[in-house]
Amino acid sequence: IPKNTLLIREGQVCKKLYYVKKGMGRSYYLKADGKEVTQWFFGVGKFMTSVDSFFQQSPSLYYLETLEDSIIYSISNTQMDLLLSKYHKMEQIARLASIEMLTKVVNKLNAIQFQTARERYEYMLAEFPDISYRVPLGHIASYLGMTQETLSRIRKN
Amino acid sequence: IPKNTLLIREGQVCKKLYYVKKGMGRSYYLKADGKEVTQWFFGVGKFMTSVDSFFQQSPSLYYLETLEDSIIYSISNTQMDLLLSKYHKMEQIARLASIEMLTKVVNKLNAIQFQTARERYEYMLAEFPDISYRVPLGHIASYLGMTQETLSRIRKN
DNA sequence: AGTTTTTTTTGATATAGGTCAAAGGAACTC
DNA sequence: GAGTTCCTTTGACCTATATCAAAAAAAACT
Repeated sequence: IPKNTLLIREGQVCKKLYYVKKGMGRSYYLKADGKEVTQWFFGVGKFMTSVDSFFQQSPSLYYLETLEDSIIYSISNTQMDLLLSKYHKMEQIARLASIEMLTKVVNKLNAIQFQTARERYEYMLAEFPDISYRVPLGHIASYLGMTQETLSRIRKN
Repeated sequence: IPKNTLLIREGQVCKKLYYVKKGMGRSYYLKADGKEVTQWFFGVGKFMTSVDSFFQQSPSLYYLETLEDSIIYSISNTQMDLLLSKYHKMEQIARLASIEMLTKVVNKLNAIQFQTARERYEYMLAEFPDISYRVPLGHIASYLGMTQETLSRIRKN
């Protein structure tokens, strides 16, 4: 899938769980004023989907796109339900993957909630060292809850 | 379990998953300057644990405490592993519960990341209507990533 | 290689919310 | 029911980061 391809738009029901074999993706949403807010980055070896939409089959709040030319595997929610109900072991893997994701989101929440802009950037470098220099600065800034001007000033030092 | 009882301290490995039958709990951590930051509230019918610690059996970053006299059920991680490996259906329930929690944390993250203090308080009222008036204001303020003075001023209006 | 588009940097100014300090209230304790 | 202790409110002032605007740099096309 080429760079900058939308996999899901806001409002669509996300039918697939994606796996990033190569490349990179991100999820984002639009604020009321139209600005994009990056919600998450998905690097090599990660599962990527619109969590709210895929698991509840409800309209997605997020967009999902590739940020680089990528190789993406996918499975539909019905295929996955079949797989998980057929194999207990797969159900377990899915549970563990969910918990791993949960742990990461909790970590990010803590970083965002009570740290300065500079500390949040350091968290980013630690959590996504590979991503930090591959995507536009504005995407990272919104992911970290700051403006790109602020991030640019932080990077200068 | 009486009010204000610590179930887990920072540094301990959390051996149990708790279920709140009655009452309420919260998880929190201490910032470098010693201030408490509420990480999550657990109301009636919710599972409560130190996510990072319980699922990875690593030292907990968080404290877990009751905020009211409560009835709490618990299961040890070894018992739970047995249960989940014995019954596929239980494994599935655990997966779905994890995803539900993941969805909620993602929602909170979005609320915290790009909303004003007032909007965050409104999110709190929507997500935890029952809790908002039962716990000290300082706990809610830190949960929402603001000071208690700010929350007090917001509430006045 | 030159033109357009996108991204990043820089500067000036504004503001939401933090910090500090102190005064009121509520809620336990003996 | 007076004395602690804890919790909430209020006021004055300050700072980190946002906003706005424009220049500079880099990347993407033709």
